Amino acid sequence: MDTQTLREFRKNLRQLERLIVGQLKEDTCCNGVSVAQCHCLLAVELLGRPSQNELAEHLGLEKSTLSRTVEGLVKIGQLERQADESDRRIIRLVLTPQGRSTCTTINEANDALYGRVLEEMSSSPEQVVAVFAELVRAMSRAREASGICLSTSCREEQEDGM
Amino acid sequence: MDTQTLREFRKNLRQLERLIVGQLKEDTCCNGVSVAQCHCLLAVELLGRPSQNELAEHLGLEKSTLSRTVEGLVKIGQLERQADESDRRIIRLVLTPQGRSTCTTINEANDALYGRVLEEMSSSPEQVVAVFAELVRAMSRAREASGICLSTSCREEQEDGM
DNA sequence: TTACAACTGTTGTATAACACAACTAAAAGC
DNA sequence: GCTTTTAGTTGTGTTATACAACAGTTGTAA
Repeated sequence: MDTQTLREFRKNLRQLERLIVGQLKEDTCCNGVSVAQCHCLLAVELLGRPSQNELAEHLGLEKSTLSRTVEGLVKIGQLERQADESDRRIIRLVLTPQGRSTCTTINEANDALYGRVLEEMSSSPEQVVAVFAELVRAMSRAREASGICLSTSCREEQEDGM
Repeated sequence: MDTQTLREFRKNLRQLERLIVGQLKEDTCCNGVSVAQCHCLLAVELLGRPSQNELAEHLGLEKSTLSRTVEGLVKIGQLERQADESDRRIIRLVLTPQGRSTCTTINEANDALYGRVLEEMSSSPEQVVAVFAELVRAMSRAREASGICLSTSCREEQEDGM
């Protein structure tokens, strides 16, 4: 396919990356919760009482990283650690009432925001969502297949062989 | 529009964010250059002899942050600082031959990668690219308009008023 | 022309998000 | 029962980032 088109695509992808990385630094996000913490809360909501391991897997994080993120959320009362009934190694995570309320706030604000964003696009929202979903899936697959950095290049090459 | 669809969209967006944040940590990317450094090099290539300020603006970074990123790239011989002819405050950035070659490597690897990704999607590549471009633009606008975290919620609310 | 404001870039300092490695406790395998 | 695997924690280090204070340069206005 056309190189020009590809370059345009990659430029937009980089712009999105910059947007995303940038927002990581605006430390508090909503209700005094950072972006990483938001991801964590929403994932718990989605998975429903996951173990820390499951959650780390789902978020693509090291268990040690997640352990500390969870620690932070427990400290501010958004998350509760519960012992698993049948395996005492496992810690299960549940949202506290406050955590549930934070999720609701996040979801409502974002549904509204992205509702607006999608409405004002020229293609139909359903189509945009479908295309985006397929794109993300394709990129995830590509990443797993090759350990590639998505926007820049990043095959881990020539380090050992030659 | 349908909440279910919105939630699906947001879920995919978060997944993409995790992908992007994750790859930030795989420190060396291509030719011993990190993702942030790659963005910097490609932006210099794109802008053509930008000042540091212009580049920082383009990447959405603090001038201090960029100053250090540039410093790193100069040290490893990818970038050269040049004095501006008419204003001695300004430093202009150019790719060294090595930097140009790094950009070429990056571009070739990525064109190939995203060529593959886009080809294997069910919609036509041109359409995917067009939809994605519009989406990124819409999200950038939304971000500028409201200082919102894109995936999570993040209106900076209730801090002062009430 | 001299004084001051505005601008460009650097340096000091702090932080968040992460990874890796070493550890502890519990469970599973044999 | 001993060994291996698994789940989570803690110590340590790095990167990308911001903000604040600073230094030199330029432009402006008295």
